[in-house]
Amino acid sequence: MERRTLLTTERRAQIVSAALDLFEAGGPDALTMRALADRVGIRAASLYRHFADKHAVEVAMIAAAFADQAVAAEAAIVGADRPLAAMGRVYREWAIAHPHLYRLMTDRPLPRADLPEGLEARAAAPIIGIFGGDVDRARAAWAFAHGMASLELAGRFPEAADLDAAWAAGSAALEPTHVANHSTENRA
Amino acid sequence: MERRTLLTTERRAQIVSAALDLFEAGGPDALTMRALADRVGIRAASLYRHFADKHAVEVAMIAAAFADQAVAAEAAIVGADRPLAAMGRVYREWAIAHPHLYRLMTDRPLPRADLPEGLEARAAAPIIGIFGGDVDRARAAWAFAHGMASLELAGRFPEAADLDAAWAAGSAALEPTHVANHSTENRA
DNA sequence: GTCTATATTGTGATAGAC
DNA sequence: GTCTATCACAATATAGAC
Repeated sequence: MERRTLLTTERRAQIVSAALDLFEAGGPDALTMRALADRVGIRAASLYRHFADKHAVEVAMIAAAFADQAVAAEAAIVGADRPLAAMGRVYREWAIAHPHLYRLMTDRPLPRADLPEGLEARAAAPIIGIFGGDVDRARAAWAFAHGMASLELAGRFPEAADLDAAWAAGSAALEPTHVANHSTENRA
Repeated sequence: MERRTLLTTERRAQIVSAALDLFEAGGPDALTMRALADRVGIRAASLYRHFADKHAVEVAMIAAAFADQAVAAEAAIVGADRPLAAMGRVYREWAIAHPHLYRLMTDRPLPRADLPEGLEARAAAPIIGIFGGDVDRARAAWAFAHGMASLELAGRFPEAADLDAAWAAGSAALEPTHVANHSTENRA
């Protein structure tokens, strides 16, 4: 809490913020140590006084992204009629708003040891809550949402695909406390 | 069909085969034009007589991978009691057996213009068939399978996660002609 | 169709002065 | 904590001889 630490902390936050901007705007290739330093207004070598290496910057970005995503998820479920569908909408919107960050968070193992304690659990809590603690069903629902989001971000669906309809079909089938008989409930 | 064309075709096949080996063994970083040439026994520059650039090699790899995957999928569904669960098992197995190729196929837009006519449709046919032509439900099921497979390949699930159970839960909920009432059918 | 030689470009990271 | 200078490395791709 002495003065030097405070200043260092502010610089770190400034660097992480600049890194997020660069990464969101231009993807992984746009986040180079030189470009990052430029945006902060210092030289690349100086970044290494604040972060051990590039990976440490990415870890800080991931932590910030999780916190942001958790806030969105928590807001989504309160009072929703079909909580899974509501979560799905928010999950998809977040992914589309942060395509590169979303990939960074899902595309490799989480650096759990370097992330704030409890962060992953907080982000997972809303979906697990929807399924009353049944983690297997929660995981299946997460996989569905991740599959939809990541294939959309990758531009992997055919252009003609009706993604709203696919989200609706999957959400209806997976929704808890909801008897999914699709012969009668097709696209209600 | 003259002699020169035949020889060229054989060399191309040999290069693609070597590229698949390198890629599967070591991932994207292992597939460099130098390493590829080494494995074929020629110089890197000579590869450019057979392929316009590295991307063209990747397209050929993707085409081969789709054909292989389609064969596996077609075999999976014949006479299966729960066709979606059967498809899921084969899908997961294929992905685990070809982790880097699987990513290459799902991770970016398909180079549809450069792929053999009808290849994508053939690979998609089994899952669409399971849903009697309902492409929205088929897409939801694909997204679930892709989500499970890609998160597993990425090492993204917690170590304690029971992936068999998550696959079973998702498959049961999404399975067609199957009234998925999970209060009575939890993990049958 | 293969070769040698090389252009071109970019990266993350470190040493050591101030 | 920031700077200048630089290391060490690796990649795709092309020119032109044979």
